[in-house]
Amino acid sequence: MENREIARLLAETADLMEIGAEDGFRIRGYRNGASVIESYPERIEDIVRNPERKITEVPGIGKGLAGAIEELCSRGSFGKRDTLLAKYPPTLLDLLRIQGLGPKGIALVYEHLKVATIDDLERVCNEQKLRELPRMGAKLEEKVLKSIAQYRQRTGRFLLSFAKKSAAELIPYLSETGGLEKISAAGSLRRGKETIGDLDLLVTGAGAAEALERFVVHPKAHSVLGKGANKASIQFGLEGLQVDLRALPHESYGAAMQYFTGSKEHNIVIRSRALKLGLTLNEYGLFRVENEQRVGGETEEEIYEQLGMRWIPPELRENSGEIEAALEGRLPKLIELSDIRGDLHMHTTETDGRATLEEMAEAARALGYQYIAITDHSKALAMANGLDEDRAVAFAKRVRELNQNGLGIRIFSGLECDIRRDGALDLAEDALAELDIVVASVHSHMNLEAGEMTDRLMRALESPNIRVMGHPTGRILLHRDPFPFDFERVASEAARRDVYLEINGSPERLDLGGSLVRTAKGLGAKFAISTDAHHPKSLGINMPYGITVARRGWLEAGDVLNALPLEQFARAIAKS
DNA sequence: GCCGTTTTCGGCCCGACTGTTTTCAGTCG
Repeated sequence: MENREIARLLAETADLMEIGAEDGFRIRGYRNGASVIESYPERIEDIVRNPERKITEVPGIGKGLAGAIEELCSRGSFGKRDTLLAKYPPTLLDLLRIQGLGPKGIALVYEHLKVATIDDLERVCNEQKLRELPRMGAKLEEKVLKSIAQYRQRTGRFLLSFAKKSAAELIPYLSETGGLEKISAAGSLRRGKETIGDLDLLVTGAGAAEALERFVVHPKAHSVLGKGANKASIQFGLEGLQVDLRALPHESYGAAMQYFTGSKEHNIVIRSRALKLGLTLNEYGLFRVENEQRVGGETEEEIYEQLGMRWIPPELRENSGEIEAALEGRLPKLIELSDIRGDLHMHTTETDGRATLEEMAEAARALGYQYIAITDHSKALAMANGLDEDRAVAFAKRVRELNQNGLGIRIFSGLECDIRRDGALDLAEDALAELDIVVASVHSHMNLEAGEMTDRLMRALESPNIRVMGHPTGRILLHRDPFPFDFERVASEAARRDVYLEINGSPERLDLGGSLVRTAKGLGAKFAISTDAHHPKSLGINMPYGITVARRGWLEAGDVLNALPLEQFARAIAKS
């Protein structure tokens, strides 16, 4: 059993315990264990199977969890989980995704109204039965119904990171088939969309037919939706991501990549462009209309070239001006991962991070960065043990001293400072002035009216110390919508005040998203691409996602603060 | 549940809002 799966089952058990109103600290033990295992560098099952090792070596795993984990590895479940699942249907866990109902509320509706599914919950709200329960009322019914509607919109979509992991699992597996020439992912994954509906894989070579056979018997092929000579579809994993695999002749690879990468809107315009030139484009190749003679299709480059334009990077293929730009030879030189010189948003054990300042710095140095900023939370985030003025200033002093020691990387003292409800920053400005760089973010009161939220962000921008606005829309993908505010007004003001807008590369956020990045760039804004890492591993994992978003927003290296070399970066963030 | 020990029990991040109360529980972050 993989770490991710062990972690998922422990966290799920914690959720069920919460519905069962068990002891909060015990629940936290399970949650903490799950989170440790999820990001543990070694495979936990390997430790379990090794008689010379004990999993209680793993911090956060004691006798209790060790027993549960051993049972999980040997039979796929454990006693505590079985007991809970006998008491509560697993569909109750879906209800936790609905805002307004917590574990207590779920236990209540389950016991009194036999509500076990989202459909049940919707029904009792519509029948106005929820309000008959203690501490529940009409407003709650309204809130729950709204949240159910949002939940339905999201189902069937997956995080980009999830699709990427699935592809990274399937591609090596399929590659073990002999005789394959090429195998790649197309579709919205290749375009880097923030959420993915299904995964498209393409394969060429003599072994392609065998790859299709192998595909449908993958151990995680939950069900086979179809299988023919050239195409098969499966539902992958318990989450049910639909994956299509298409086998293609060698000479069609480029045409198929172009066709299946999309977007549909991009392809419609590309194909009509082809028709104007007396050509027709389909997934097999580019042909002359008059005599069906093949003029291209082995590579994408030759197809775009035949149509009189430069190859268009997949991230831009949304029919939002990229085709005109390609025809006129003014496609941007998009930023690349190798342009990044530092990372400006990360946490340490000082607040809610999992590693020390030194460990984060070492991981960043190993990535080849010249500099990082450590940005732990401010005191308003009490749950994260946020820093008050004294701790923030003491921390800045410590960073100054550390930099004397020849670490091989420059560390800037920073803070992720909360923006309070009224728009004031969480720490006094004179304390903030001691720090090298302040990222200011909203973490609370996200349900203000748009006008009030706009005022709040505009006021935060007035701070003389804010340098970056962190995850500017507050969204959590597939979970929480962006809070409403006048984005253009805030982005323009940020541009005017030289405050950089963050592209948060954490896969659950990707905030700003691609289209807002492009809007903001049009308004003159500049950007910081950061990871919000709470673990050394996330530094390397999250940055490519941030880069993908930036590319979807048409950014070049010159638009990005942390693409600057150290000296220029230091000047850019210096107080004027 | 875990952890540390002042070792086998006590502590473990907590403040604010909301809708429902009529003094506060549940939710959220």
